[in-house]
Amino acid sequence: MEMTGAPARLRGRPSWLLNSAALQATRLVNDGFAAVGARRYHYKLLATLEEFGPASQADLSRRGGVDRSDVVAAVNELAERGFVERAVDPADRRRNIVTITEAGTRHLEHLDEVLAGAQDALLAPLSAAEREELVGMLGRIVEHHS
Amino acid sequence: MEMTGAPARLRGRPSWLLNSAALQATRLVNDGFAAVGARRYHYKLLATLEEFGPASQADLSRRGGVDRSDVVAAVNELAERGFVERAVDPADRRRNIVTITEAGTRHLEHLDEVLAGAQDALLAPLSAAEREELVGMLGRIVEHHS
DNA sequence: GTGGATCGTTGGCGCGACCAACAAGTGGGT
DNA sequence: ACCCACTTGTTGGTCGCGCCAACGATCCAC
Repeated sequence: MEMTGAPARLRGRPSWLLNSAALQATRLVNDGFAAVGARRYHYKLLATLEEFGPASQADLSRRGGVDRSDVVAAVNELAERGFVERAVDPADRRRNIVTITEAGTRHLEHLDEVLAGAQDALLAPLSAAEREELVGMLGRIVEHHS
Repeated sequence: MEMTGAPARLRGRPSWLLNSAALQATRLVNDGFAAVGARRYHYKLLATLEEFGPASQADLSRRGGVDRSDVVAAVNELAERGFVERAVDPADRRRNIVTITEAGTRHLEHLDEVLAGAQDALLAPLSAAEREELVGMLGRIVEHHS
């Protein structure tokens, strides 16, 4: 039952395991999102808006670690579907204040369910205690490099 | 340049942590590889060749989980720099038997050192015992989805 | 032989993570 | 009041990685 034909040099490397697991996670999440016409950037932006309230695109960029140019595209797509609204900031006419709509909030909740399902599928072979441990260790790694 | 406070919805999600950690790993590895003009596919192919001996491109594709078309490009690049040799299989003229050269072996060893350094930098905040645990859990996840 | 499979190769796709440049707008210093 | 430095949104790229479709050439079973 061993499909792990990968070279031994790779099989034990944390960076390779991390990439493989992340690729699997990405596949699960993307499949779920694609079924409702969404992608990861959409979730990131909607989640940021829902948590911190209306923000300019530059703020969204900084907060979410997304490039300004990529925010433009994602906001375009979200606005096109009515999940978000763009309005020029009267106090600073360079800025677009982006606001999540009710439909956007509902969409976000839907994406949350999809995402939760993906986590379960991803971590299936791990116990609840192990999942916590994994999250803790990954969190420390991520925080350390920031 | 950094997300000083990603949304809580994301911060705790295994899939997001996995992607963030993997991105960091990728950055570390790529930076090291780029310094010697290599990329990840190169290492994968060279490691496979060194461990299992000469193989056709289709074999390399299957063994390394790399698409046939991507093997073509990587073998081109490796052959151009003398790390690998292509020869038509006389027993089956469809096949190219790819062989690692001595220069290729040396290159691989160099890449191994680079890679080892990247692992250390990546896992800096984790103890030796924790690293083993992490590798174990990730391994189970990867194996489960294969 | 003929048909079906396999091999290398070309060319393409989409996503995510970037970067450079620009016009419009803002604010501080003088 | 003016200029300069900076920010913001936007356009238009680059690169790597993971894929997929199709083609001519070759091989193998029948």
